[in-house]
Amino acid sequence: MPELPEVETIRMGLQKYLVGKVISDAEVRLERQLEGNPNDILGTQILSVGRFGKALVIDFANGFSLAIHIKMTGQLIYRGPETKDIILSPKVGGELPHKFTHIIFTLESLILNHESKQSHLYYNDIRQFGWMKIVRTEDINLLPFFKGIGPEPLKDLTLSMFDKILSKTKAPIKVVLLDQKRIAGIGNIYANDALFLSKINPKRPASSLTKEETKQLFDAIETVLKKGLEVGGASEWQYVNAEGTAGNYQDFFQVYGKDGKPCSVCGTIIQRINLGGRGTFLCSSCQSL
DNA sequence: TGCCCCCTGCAG
DNA sequence: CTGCAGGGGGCA
Repeated sequence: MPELPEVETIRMGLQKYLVGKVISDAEVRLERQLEGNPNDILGTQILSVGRFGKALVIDFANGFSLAIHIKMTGQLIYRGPETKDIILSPKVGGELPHKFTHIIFTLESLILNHESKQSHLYYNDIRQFGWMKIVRTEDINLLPFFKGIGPEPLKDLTLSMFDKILSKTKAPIKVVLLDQKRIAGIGNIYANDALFLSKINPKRPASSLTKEETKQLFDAIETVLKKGLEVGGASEWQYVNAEGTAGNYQDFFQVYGKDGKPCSVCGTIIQRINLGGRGTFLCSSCQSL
């Protein structure tokens, strides 16, 4: 599942390839996935690619923005003169476009007195949960996702803010970590592994964590997110970066998806339970209540 | 605060 | 062949 490290990896790729280019055409094959008028972002230069939690925002010179959330199975893959040698693995979809390609942007370079160099940005999404919305840049914060989005780790979330957030609720700590309105960017993979690293049971009421545990969890969150970024994200599912290449964080999973396997620390069999409707993995020995 | 729903692949 | 997983918005 794309979380902060995965979406940030995509953002860096898009920033590299898209800034300065102009979208000349938008082919929307699945109307449901794009809200707003594509004409609003055609023929205007791309200024920047930003990220807020797990969402991306592309700003255009004419004052419009394209907000994108790829949810679980979305992919944003750039194909152009700079990337022509990179071949997509069949595991992640193979030749583009294909039946799960729902939106295709055609881009032009703005290099004067050169032949126009065309490139494409493909949006693939097997489960179609993702979305794109075109709005005026000043209205981004009015979109439901951005309205009331919480602070994010590695950016503006401080230990004292984290402590305050946890103290306010008795909800299970893992449910709190996954709530984007409280803290932005953490998803199921990194939440499970951060709780394991800090030896905290996912069911613990958030407000019951001691100062020491809160600090350990805060540090563990930074550790797993940084590691995720370092190795290009986790490609357990459909995730690939903007070039269509998989990440390697799945090789570092501690408990996520490891149910039935021994804990790397103590050998106890990792359990899978359900918390807040989400699969939750833990070592009942290392993370006792 | 909690449940349902969007959709598809895949586990059972 | 059935039923479930899963991010997060919307509604009860």
